[in-house]
Amino acid sequence: MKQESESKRKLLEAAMEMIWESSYGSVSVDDICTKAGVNKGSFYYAFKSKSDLAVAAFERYWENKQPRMDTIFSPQASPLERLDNYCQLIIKDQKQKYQSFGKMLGCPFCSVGSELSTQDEKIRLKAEQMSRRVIKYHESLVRDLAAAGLIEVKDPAELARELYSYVTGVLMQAKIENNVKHVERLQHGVMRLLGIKEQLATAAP
Amino acid sequence: MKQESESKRKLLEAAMEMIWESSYGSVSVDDICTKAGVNKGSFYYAFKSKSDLAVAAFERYWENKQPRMDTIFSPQASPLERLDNYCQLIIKDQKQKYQSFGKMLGCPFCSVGSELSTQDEKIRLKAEQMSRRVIKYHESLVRDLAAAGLIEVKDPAELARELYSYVTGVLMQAKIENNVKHVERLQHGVMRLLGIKEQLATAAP
DNA sequence: CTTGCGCTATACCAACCAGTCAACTAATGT
DNA sequence: ACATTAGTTGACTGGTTGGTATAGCGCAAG
Repeated sequence: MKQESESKRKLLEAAMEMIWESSYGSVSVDDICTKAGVNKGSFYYAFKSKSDLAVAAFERYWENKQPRMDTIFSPQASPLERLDNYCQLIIKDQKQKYQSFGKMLGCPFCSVGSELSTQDEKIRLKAEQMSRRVIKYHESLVRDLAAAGLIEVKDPAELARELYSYVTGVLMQAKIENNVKHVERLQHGVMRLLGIKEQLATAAP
Repeated sequence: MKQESESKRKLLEAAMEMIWESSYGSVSVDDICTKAGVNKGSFYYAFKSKSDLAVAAFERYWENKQPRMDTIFSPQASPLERLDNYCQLIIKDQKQKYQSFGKMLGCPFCSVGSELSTQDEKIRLKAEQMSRRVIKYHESLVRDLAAAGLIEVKDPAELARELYSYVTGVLMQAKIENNVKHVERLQHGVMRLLGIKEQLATAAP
């Protein structure tokens, strides 16, 4: 169980941040190395290619994010609470990025996936995997909402995917219009899509 | 009223196609020139910069697309017909691109907007303008659906935007998962988001 | 001491990048 | 016949790209 080298860690972190803030295409390997304070030789010792690094950075980001997602989607909370906390998490994260970078960054997986899906199959697959992971949370949430009689649904998997499409669509529009307000209204549309009356939601235990 | 030069036209067409198929970052000015059969000098005679060309190509694309949109969203058709035709148009266009390019391309404005919104303000603004244009159609549709008593809505502008977020989100996911099926199911989610019972929809005149 | 190994440092590459330029052609106006 | 203008050409620039080659470092085991 060898532990990961310091440079690898710094490269992953720098790459994630820079690619998220700009785009894959506009960030060079040299940029990443400089930011990480690592030499190019070390870069290509740690990663086969730029696109390999991107994939690894995505995986790393997910590893850090998963615990928070597990907490939010824990069956310990009522489905409405989960839904609310989920929306709040997205809003909080986006606002925080907006403050640090002075602009809306949206969802990193979607931005890069959207940029490179037709260009780089490994990156496309990684972005697809990320979608699937998040959709799993949505799916169990949708089932629990249905079980609680809060929504009507024939195909929970499809509704989960629809929910995901909506959420990522909102994030993308917020990025394109560079406006936090659009994420702030996230919950309204989520409720409408699921078919939950707002009153019920706010009156949740 | 001087007519536009042939090279300019060819450049706009080539640029739109290549950037849509790949991405802004992965298509070079030389690539576009080669494809358009135009020399580099002529490129920079016609356009100030690569990013200027992209903006112009978007505008050109819209000019070609608008008449079809006007037809589909014409008040001559019932709101449900409009909605249905709109979904069908998206599905048809995406399938056609899928056939020609062998992969899902999604929405060009969103892909490029998502790629470059944090990098190039002119492109961001153009992508934003495109969103607004489409949302206008959604807005009048939503109002007419409400007027016909088919949906309940407090803020039509917001619902129109939610609809747009959903549609673009679906297109993005279809691109990332490289799967036409996800666009084919577009209408189902649209109906759910609007709150229209499917039976009513299929039974529309 | 020395061998071996994980990692780093630096120099280097050919290809490519966006953008420039002065010379050129062709058509039009006088 | 000449001047003006609009558009074209392709070589050129200076910098950047992703990726490589290789020598060297520090350190731990033999």
